[in-house]
Amino acid sequence: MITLTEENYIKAIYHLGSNGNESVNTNAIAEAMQTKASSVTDMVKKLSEKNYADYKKYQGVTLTERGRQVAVSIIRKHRLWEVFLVEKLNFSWDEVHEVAEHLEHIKSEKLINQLDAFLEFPKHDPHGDPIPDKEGKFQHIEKIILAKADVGSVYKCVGVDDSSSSFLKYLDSNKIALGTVISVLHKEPYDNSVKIALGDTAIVVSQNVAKNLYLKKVES
Amino acid sequence: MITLTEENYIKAIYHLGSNGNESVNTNAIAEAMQTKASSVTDMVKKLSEKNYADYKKYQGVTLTERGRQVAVSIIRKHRLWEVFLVEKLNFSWDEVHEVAEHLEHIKSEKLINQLDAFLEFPKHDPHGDPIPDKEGKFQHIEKIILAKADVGSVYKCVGVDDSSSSFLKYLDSNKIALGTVISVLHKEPYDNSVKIALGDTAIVVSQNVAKNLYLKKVES
DNA sequence: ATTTATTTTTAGACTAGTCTAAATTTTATT
DNA sequence: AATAAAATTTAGACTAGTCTAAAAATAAAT
Ligand SMILES: [Mn+2]
Ligand SMILES: [Mn+2]
Ligand SMILES: [Mn+2]
Ligand SMILES: [Mn+2]
Repeated sequence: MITLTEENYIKAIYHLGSNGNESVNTNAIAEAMQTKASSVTDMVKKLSEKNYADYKKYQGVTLTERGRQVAVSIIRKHRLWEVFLVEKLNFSWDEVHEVAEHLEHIKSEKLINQLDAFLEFPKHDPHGDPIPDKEGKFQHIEKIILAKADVGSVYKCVGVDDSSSSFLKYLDSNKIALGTVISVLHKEPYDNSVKIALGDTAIVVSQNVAKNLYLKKVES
Repeated sequence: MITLTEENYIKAIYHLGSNGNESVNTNAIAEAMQTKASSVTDMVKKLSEKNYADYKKYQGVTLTERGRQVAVSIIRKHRLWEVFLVEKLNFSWDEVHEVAEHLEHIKSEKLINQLDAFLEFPKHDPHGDPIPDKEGKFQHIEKIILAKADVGSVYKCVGVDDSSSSFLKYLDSNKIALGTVISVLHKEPYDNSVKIALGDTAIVVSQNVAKNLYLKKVES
């Protein structure tokens, strides 16, 4: 049996190692999980014994294929529940993460596949992140950050890199949501802020914002 | 903070003590929770320290008002999730209990109240058990067991006392569901079996079945 | 190439929850 | 009332997960 704690560690390792490819440091995991490095060492030893991860002392940890499958399954559940909360229970996109953090651990194949069907097989969660299908396949979307968008071009907002509540609320207050059309008017070299047009109003956003907003070019 | 394990013990004590009124034995809890009596003793001590229960050595345990509130809240969540699984995710009534056993521990006021609204404030779960409202108030229904029904009268099936998968599947295979109309044709004194009519077919059910099926008299 | 700083691991302790086996209390039976 | 049986509690041990403090290994700086 896999425990809830093991699942959370595996998910953290997956995310920290850019989707399970790179090796991850003890300290990075400790930071992400809000625990101490010594606790992480104990846990990665256990994950290694259970064949969810490969670990050699002082060398960091990587997920095995088995571990990667667990991670993807949890991410699938997390994102489907987020869609459910927004679409069916009227949660806003800044409220869903915490609850999904718990719902993702409910173990029932039938539950998650029926939920998927009930939601009509969504491809992305409320933050634009892709939802893997039953087989663990992601449908990737081409996207760039606003900071790298071309001045003069028109884009559609398709996701966020930072899904913290404060950032999402900032976007809400500036009428930026998934699907919002954005024209890039000007990039200020001094502070890397970006002037964008939303419908008929223009606003300036900081570099911080520009680095955390994903866009996709709109065909014209 | 209350733990998942504490919640499960509190719920068990509530159910065993006929909805939190009577004192409950250590052994009864151990049996219900599939643990050993010694584990129960440890836990009731802790529940008592945390003011969820009153406990005196060798005297059994009762819930405090605080403990009763916890129990009712978990039962509300359990039953609402059961309705969700049946109504929205096409689970059958014999499949929901196990999953609800886990979902009932998700802690989010907003989640459960929005779920309640989404389901249009159901008053009963798929087994006919009442769902307490936000304030913990139950809407009781008048019901009797088939074993005590009057020969010659017409009833509607409104619930089950045993919601084990095997009993529910038995009812399915005999076309008995919540809402099914049942006429009591004959009670056999020898083995306490009961002959009933369902539409145009008549069947005989054992005493076991007759004791676990709740009915409500149909006005004529 | 040493020394210093940082990262990581170990050692030992703690809590929650569980178990077995023994001791104690209560209840039932003679 | 004494004894036997059943229920309950205690004592001590174990696992999962965590922590602090100290030791060891790696990386950085002189
Ligand atoms: Mn989680
Ligand atoms: Mn998300
Ligand atoms: Mn439960
Ligand atoms: Mn039920």
